[in-house]
Amino acid sequence: MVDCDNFYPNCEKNFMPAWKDRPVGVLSNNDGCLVARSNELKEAGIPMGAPYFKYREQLQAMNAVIVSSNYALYGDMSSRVMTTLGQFSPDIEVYSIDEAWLDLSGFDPATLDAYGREIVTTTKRHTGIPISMGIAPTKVLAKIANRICKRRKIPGHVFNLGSVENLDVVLSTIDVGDIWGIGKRWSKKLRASGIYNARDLRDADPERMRKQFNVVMQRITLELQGFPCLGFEDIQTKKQIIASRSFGERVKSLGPLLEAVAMHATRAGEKLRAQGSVCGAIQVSIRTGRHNPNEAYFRESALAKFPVATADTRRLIKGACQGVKQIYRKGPRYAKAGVMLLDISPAQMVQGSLFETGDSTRSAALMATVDQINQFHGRKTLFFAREGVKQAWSMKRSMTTPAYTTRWEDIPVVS
DNA sequence: TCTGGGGTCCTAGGACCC
DNA sequence: TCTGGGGTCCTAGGACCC
Repeated sequence: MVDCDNFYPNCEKNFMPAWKDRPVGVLSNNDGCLVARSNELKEAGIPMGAPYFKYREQLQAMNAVIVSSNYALYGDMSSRVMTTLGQFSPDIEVYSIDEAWLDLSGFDPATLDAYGREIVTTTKRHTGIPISMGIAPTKVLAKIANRICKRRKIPGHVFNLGSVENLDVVLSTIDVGDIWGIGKRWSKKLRASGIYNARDLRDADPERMRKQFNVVMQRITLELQGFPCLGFEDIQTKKQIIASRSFGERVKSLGPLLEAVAMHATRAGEKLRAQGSVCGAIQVSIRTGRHNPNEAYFRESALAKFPVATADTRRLIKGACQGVKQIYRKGPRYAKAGVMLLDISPAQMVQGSLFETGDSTRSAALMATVDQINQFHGRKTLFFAREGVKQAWSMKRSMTTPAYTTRWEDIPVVS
């Protein structure tokens, strides 16, 4: 299990040497929460997901650099890291923007630690991004190894659970809630039945865990015992595609909601076609803010089904707008809108209908053309009028950094 | 006043089929 | 008076992950 250290802050520090020794925090979309923190911020006790406005003064006092999120940069740096990692293993599963599984089975166990350290130094040299590695016979154990690697700040950034002498002691330092796959609810229930750490769970009876919880818990237990239950996965096609955003400011009227869901439907459609799929339905949702106790929470969603599965943005927009008109109520101050594409299947295998026509070849050609133009000349070179032109409701991002690696004008100059 | 945006898997229960 | 046995599909909700 390979995991980038403080990935977003390190992407930013990479291109801004002056920030090297300063605390760096990255905000969520709309500059709402802190979603990534450098070590200094973690050590200062700033929690993950902290609302920015509540911590602004403390952060200022620390002389912290706070930036809006720059996903163009993080996505590009991520693919550089993944490409480097891929050169070291016959099989790699990219698990998230900053994590990957490498298959090291068949390698000589005696050489694994050194090999791991080579992977770490090469990745750092090629990308500037520091990584940590946990090695073990199963995914759940490798996650634990990775955690220990970071917690103990192991020199070389590699921790191999296979070369540990006293595994029982190591496992008993891992709180049950820190095991991959066990969240708040389950850890509470586990503790109530006397299971407090990874060692306790490893020694539990898998059958009993299945009865008491479910098959997922049984698999975690077996993985802790060293029996692999989770294989390498190859997820290129999503089963659902979501596009949603909070508004820069609250929205009350129907017009902006229609523009917003049209834009989200357009983005979702791009993602859908990029993976060669069509969808059978689109769900739209709108909601108010969740945190104001003096304001009633309102949320509603609507589902539009397509008689024949589609990947045509015009149909997606139509479905989304119909849905919004159905559920819109006057009064609430809306904070967020979004769409979800469902019932996704391959574009080559569309079930026709006796009474309705599906996407024509002209439709497919049109969408492909729009996608190509936007890819080549930049996003929104062509857009749908329904998305609106001014988009006064769009999200706030007041502290953006340059797209250092993906926009010609932003490429840093070295002098 | 201001609090993100994506995803997955599993289970239970209802409705239906022969 | 007595009333079988074997399935599928769909949806909502819960739990988890980054």
